[in-house]
Amino acid sequence: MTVQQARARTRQQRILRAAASVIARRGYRDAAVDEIAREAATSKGGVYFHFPGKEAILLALLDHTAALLRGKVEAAIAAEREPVARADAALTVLLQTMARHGTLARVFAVEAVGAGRPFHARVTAIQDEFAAMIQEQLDLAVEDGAIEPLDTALAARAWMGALYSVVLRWVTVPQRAPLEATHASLRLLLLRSIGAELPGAAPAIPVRGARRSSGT
Amino acid sequence: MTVQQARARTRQQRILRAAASVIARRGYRDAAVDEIAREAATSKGGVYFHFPGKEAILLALLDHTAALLRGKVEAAIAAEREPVARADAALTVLLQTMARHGTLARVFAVEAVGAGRPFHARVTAIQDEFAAMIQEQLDLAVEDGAIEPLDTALAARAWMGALYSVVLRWVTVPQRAPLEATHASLRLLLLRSIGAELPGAAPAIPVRGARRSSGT
Amino acid sequence: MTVQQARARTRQQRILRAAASVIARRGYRDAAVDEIAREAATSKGGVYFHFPGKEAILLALLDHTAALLRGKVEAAIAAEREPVARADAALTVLLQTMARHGTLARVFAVEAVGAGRPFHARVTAIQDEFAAMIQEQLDLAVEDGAIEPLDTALAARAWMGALYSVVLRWVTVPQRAPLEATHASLRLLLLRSIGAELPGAAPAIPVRGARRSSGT
Amino acid sequence: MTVQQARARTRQQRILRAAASVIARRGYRDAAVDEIAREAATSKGGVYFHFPGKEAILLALLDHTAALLRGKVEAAIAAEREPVARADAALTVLLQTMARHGTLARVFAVEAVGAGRPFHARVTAIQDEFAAMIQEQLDLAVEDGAIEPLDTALAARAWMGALYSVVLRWVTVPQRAPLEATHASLRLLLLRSIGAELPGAAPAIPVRGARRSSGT
DNA sequence: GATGAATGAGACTTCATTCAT
DNA sequence: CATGAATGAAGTCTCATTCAT
Repeated sequence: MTVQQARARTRQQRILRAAASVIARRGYRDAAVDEIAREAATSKGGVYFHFPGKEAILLALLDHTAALLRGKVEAAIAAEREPVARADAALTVLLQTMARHGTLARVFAVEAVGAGRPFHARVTAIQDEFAAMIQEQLDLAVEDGAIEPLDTALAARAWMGALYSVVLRWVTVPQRAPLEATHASLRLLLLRSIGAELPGAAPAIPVRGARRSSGT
Repeated sequence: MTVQQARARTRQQRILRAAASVIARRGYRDAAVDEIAREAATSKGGVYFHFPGKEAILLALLDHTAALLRGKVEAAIAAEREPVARADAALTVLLQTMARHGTLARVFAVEAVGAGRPFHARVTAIQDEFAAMIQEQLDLAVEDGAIEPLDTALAARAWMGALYSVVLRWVTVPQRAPLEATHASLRLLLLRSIGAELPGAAPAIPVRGARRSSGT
Repeated sequence: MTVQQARARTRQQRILRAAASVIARRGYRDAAVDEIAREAATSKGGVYFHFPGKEAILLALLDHTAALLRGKVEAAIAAEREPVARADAALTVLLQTMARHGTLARVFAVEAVGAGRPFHARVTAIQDEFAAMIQEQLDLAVEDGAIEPLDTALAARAWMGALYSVVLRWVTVPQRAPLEATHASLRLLLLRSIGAELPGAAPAIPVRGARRSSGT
Repeated sequence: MTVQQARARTRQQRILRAAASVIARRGYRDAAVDEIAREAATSKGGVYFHFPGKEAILLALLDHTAALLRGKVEAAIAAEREPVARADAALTVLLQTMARHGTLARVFAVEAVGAGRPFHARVTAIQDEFAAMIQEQLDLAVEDGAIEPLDTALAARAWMGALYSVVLRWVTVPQRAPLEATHASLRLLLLRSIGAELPGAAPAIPVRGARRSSGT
């Protein structure tokens, strides 16, 4: 039984991977179940054995991806001590992971968003989840006095929005500069936006109006 | 002839408005041309007389909307003198217009993005256009010494992303707090992000020589 | 009034010519009334003023063309005295006229035939008409003793069929040998088929089994 | 698997038969896939599972029919020894088979010809194939000295044309005289046209050494 | 008389889903 | 468990025809 379950798990993974690939390429509506099945090296019936329908595939893909990403973000947060550094770390992980998995990022930020209510709602919920993780750190930072009080919910959402737009561009256009440069500039921008300095590396350019350093 | 042309213009507008409504409600793929026609009080054939296909309708809607918005943003920019105030004004207009026309904002930022390559490309191009307008002001601000040098292209894009995510949320969920509060917080956030000070309460008043630091 | 009638006649001719061109190019079903109107330098409404519908246009074209061709054939027959020579002359005129007006030949033998019952019926009727003209001469030739008795109705039909297939090929494929050579061979073939010799020119090859010469 | 394949084969045959029936009745353009499906006792989707499109159905029908007919003609030719008798046998088989399968003959000679370029081209190619088979025999007959030299390509084509026109009429009008009489007359006509003598009554008996000249 | 916007029936095609083998 | 033939709803688009201007 365990062997069978493992096999089933494997099959599901294969279908999910295939779905991500096909959906990124064709969009959700034009992603035929047939094509997903083919790319997963199974048949239409096989897909329907593992998932109740096409909708469930994308939803599962979304949840699966989100869970993986959440784990990474949580680990990154746990690795830091200071709230601002933690928020910063979360940001970095999100950026790098999305950049590394362009296909998934595309599915998340482009295809699922426009695929219909249920998908949009799920994406929104997942974004909220990550925004909440960031907001939590920002709240702590305010509590600690590391940054001035501000609308942390809005800030978290704005960060996510900025991150999305930057990553999407990086993922969408053929290939531009290395992500590193972009990352550095974006960090500077976002940390400044909440009145914090760059933790670590380059606080060379003083952030006007920022008074306290949230050093690592 | 002029009468006929006027009628045709009117009909096109009606179709475009209907399309926006139906697409916002159902999404692009599920927006049946039949339903658009019904909502535009015409027939399927009527729609196809005015537009070569369904795709062209959304594209036209995108362009039409973008043109209107561009006009507003240009006017808002022209009404200010200082680059930072101009960027701020552009932001304000974008925010308020999108909030006011939630349907169009939804079509733009949600439905069109996931409707397929051509639409995504068009949306991207239009966003770039607005980002360029903002970047131009930021570049001038740097030149003037109003703000420190920074990656203005990235900043403009990040601003757009932050704006989008905030407005989209405001538009998507039933209706929450007045937009004013959100707007104020967002301005603060974004201006800070480029190291600028918050211009006086009313953006109509030039920021020139603004002294107020939000420091401790 | 006469001026108006003449004008109307001209318009109709123009439409008929345009219809022939478009139908030959696209086939009857794919020949849009719009395109016929455009090619006739008028509008859709204009076409419908002169013809009750699309069907009537092709029918009129068929009749118009047949009437012209009939005139030519009758003249050619009248120019000869001997029945066999007359049949031969009719054949020659049909062949040359069809070859000269490839577009009309195509409409007649290809597009109209497959355009639906009413058209096929009309084409059949017209073919019968020409076959009857030929048969009449063959009957006379039999009466005169110029050729042996035979199934003249069948012979006339077979001649038409042979003629059609040869001309159609000549019209359909880009461009082959001059029609003259083909014509000579076909005459030989068809006259031999009824046991007659080539009237005139080249009776060089004796037609085995022919008893009487139907010399001019 | 073999069961499934057999079923699929059967279904395809059923669809092809239904298509022939509907197309003969309505013409290619007016033959709705819906109606073909209904007559084949399947669904629209079923038809599209077996054929990529409506066009492919007619093309397949054409090829299928041509292959069957080719087999018959080849067999008939192989059953004779003398070239002229072989050509005659080919003719006989074509005539009788077309007469027996009026529906297919109609589809071939009427509906497909006017259904558009691709169909017309295919029909032409198939006709050429049969004409070539006949021409080959005529060439051999010339070589053997059985008939005088002549334009065998033209003769073969003319034969096909004559045959077509006769059979089509026989098929199109409700039903007239028995085909036998027509067949006999046509044979006489066509054999005479190439200067050959009518082989003995039964085409089964080889013409070898036929001496009877109906000449002077 | 002419124009062309508008209508609406109808065609082809796609594809998620089901189920017998 | 897997396969793939079959279903049928739904969608886009075309075009002959009408009629107000």
